[in-house]
Amino acid sequence: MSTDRDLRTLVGYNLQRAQTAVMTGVNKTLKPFGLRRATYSVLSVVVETPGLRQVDVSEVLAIERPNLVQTIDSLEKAGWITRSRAEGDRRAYELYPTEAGRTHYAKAHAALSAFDKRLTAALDQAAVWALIDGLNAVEAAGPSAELAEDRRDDVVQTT
Amino acid sequence: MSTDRDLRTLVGYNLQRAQTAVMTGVNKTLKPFGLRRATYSVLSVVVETPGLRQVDVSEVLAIERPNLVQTIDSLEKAGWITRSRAEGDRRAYELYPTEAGRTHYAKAHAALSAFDKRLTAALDQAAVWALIDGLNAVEAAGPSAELAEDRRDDVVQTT
DNA sequence: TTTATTTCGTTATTCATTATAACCATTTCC
DNA sequence: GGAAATGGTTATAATGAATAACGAAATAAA
Repeated sequence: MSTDRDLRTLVGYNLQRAQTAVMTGVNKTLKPFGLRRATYSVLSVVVETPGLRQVDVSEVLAIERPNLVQTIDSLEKAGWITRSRAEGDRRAYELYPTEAGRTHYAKAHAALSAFDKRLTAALDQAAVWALIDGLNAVEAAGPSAELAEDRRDDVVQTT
Repeated sequence: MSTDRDLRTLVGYNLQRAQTAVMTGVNKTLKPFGLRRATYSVLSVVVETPGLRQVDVSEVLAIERPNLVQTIDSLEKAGWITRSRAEGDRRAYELYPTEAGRTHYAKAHAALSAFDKRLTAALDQAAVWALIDGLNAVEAAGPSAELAEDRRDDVVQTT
């Protein structure tokens, strides 16, 4: 009987498996709206904070700036957001949602929230909070856990 | 002040963010061992269950069979596992760890477990269990949550 | 026993995501 | 005033994952 019992002891492995299972559903949910995970996220933060800049989006969503270009291009082309040159800084654009963008986002958000709720249907509210808190803690710990690893690299390599 | 507050209400978004943050560390941890996430996982299940077949690995790890080929190739080439033709079925191989493979796996496992522990250093044991249980519940719910979505597609499209 | 279907592993290919280098125009810092 | 940093972009590469199709072999059905 083959198992992945050893792997299941790792938070990272469970995370990877859950992420893979969920992203399929996320993309299926967003597809009828002409959206994908990244475009939905960008639309969401622009609707939430009209006027923010690409560098702000990059920071908030942890997406590299070059990778935002086409994502924002497609939202602009669809008529859901606009790029306006920033006052006081001709390098930057301010991103605003259009009315159509707000409406579209509201619909997509409803569908995605419903899907998200079905993901956690088997959990009570306390368990959902524990899951989210745990995810946030792990996300926050990621970089510093790596840092320790960099020091371990030296040990491994000299061993 | 730009935020992703709306997105943070979604388990899926928190999952994605945590996964991205963690996988960087996982790959950095495994790199000195000449391993990546997929090769480590395959080595792990082969060490745990000597003799299993590629189709078994595919099922256990939820990796498509064509994508396993090069992963197993590299483990074999490194001398950590072997492919042996299965008795009674000349189509199939049985995968076995070598002694070097077992040793290498033990070392990589120790490093990855240490990294994983640092990920959850800020959580008590109950919170870690809640996180893992939540991840497993969400992973399990993924496919059926999609199914409901397929039915919703019809609704969305006729609306 | 023969034929049809399914299975196991593979090759080929495509697509999406993510990272990095380098560039230009502009702003900020010294 | 010159150097450094910034905001956005183009180009490119690597990785992970999905699918179609194939051949050999096993299993199922007639």
